[in-house]
Amino acid sequence: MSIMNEFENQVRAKVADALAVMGADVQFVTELPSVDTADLAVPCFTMSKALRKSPQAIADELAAAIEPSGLVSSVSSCNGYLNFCMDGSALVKGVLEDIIGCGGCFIAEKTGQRVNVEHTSTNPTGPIHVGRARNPIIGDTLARCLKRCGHEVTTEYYVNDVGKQVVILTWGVNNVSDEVADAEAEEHARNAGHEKERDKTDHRLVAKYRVANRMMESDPEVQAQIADMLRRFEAGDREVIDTVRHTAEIMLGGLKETLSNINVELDRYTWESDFIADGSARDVVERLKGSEYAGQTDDGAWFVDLKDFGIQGKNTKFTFTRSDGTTLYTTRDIAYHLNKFSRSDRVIDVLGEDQKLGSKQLCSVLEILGHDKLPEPLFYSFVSLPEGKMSTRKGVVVYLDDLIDEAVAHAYDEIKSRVGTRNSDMTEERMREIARIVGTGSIRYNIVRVQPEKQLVFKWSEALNFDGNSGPYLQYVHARACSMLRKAGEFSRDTDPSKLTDPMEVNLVKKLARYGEVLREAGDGKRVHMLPAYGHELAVAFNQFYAAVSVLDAGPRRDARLTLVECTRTVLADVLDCLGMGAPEEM
RNA sequence: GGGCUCGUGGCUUAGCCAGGAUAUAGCGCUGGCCUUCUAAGCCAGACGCCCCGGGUUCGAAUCCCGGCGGGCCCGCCA
Repeated sequence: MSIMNEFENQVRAKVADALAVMGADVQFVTELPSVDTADLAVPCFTMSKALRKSPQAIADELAAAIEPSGLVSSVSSCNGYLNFCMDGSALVKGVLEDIIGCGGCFIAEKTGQRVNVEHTSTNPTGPIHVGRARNPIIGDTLARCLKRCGHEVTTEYYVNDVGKQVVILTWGVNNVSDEVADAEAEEHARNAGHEKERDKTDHRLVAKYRVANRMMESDPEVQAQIADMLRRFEAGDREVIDTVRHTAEIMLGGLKETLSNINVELDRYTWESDFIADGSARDVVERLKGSEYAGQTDDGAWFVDLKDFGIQGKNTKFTFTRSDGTTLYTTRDIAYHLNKFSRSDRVIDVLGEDQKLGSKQLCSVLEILGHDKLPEPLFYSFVSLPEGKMSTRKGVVVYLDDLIDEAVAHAYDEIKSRVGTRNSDMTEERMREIARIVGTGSIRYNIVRVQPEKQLVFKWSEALNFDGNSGPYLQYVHARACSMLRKAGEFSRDTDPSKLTDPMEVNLVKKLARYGEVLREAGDGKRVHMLPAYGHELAVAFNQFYAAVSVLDAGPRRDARLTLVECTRTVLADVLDCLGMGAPEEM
């Protein structure tokens, strides 16, 4: 919001002038005060030494020397801080007109920067479970924030259709009978406490994958067949490669369905096998062989030594070919990153914390290849269960599909329990529709709310909490505002600040004023968890306003208050959209 | 063993990167508020050696060093 920048500029100019008059050549910073008696503060502690005066004395002197004018309505000093208040009228009018002016579109001026956000990229060997659910949610939210920062954003999923795991899956899909798979699925469902396994592509396929894994362990013949497939795959056998890719595509179809249910759609899918097929992984090998850091083991495997790149211990040797000369996952990943950089200015990888070393090694290799631009990794810790780490194999797992179902069912119960009391008579279809919006929204909010690097233990009671700092709390405020605007009918917008003087109104406007800054921090700063925190603050401010003043029967203030409600709704709708959550008009 | 990371009321969490004013919020707990715009709400209250020990600084939850505890990583796997 430009009005806030203007205010800050005026404060800086006033402080700089006053310091010049005092003959003091010192630097100063402005900060948002932690007290609510000021809108902007200049701490005077750092100037203390140079000016040989106490911080409080400096603040006093500056406060006396500065005359309020323009957007600055008052200057004071307290505890070594120079405090500035912003003219409430200008603030209210400026913020509301900014919001009305942008028409609900908060996209900043185009930067022309192409930003690639790779996220999710889970191996297409089984359904997405909650342990990895942070990835699509963080990635998608980040992409939405970056778009609002004015960048050209592409989201991308790297599909690992190469290697032993997908080959085993493929063998299973082609050799395990439906009957055997059904029995396996049934038992698995029973162990997980469900009546039956859901009829969804990825869940059906993973049953065959589990059976194939077991058969491979116990049956040497199966093991030999899979080893043979893998050999043919490595040798570039078109038929095997195509079959594996086809299987991965089918599995991916199921994963896309899950992602779509939490409102995640990716712009692009890039297949790992393409980097073998187009020779670019091979090019990487040839270029690295020529590097001064390259070497070969006795068996003939190639590596680069990264000990000069801040990588310590026994991890310094980064292998990029097997002894038979074939490429490794990491080799292909290098080719993939070169590919991404050829079509983007900035590359962001949303990765699990287990990728930290790999990501660092990747960056070092890109440096060796003469690349100055490096990918920006965004790491998150895995979600675990109270009983420990999630493991599909051990059945210690909560699938994202199950969480979605539970959340939607819980939301439906909540809605149904209100029919006839809080909300008007909703049709069954409408209740289902809103339950989906609220349930899936609560999942996204709940996951993106905490810092990615913090480890998270999944608890149903928290995942299904719809009160307080939750997604539904924000959506509820949106629905409330919509309901008021609906009841108000036609009204003419009024941004006259003399009609919006209640402390709750001014407080709400101040929250609205911060949205632009929050988007920059969440997007360019890659700190997506700022967004739900801001949304919650905004929603609280609205609820307090709602409880303190009446809107629809506010007489001469009615239109101004309705305008404030409308502006809050507009910003909140955008916050919700940025979080990938729906903004229900009733609930 | 080495590297990386997290540690804030009973539980969850913001603030830490860019050190400063009474440490943010939610759940839970205690009490109050629906004849009025959606009570998924609002108000009030109780609950904190900011893991421990040093250091830097006028000032440390925040920076540095050393512990302790949890997580992750250390494949010619992907």
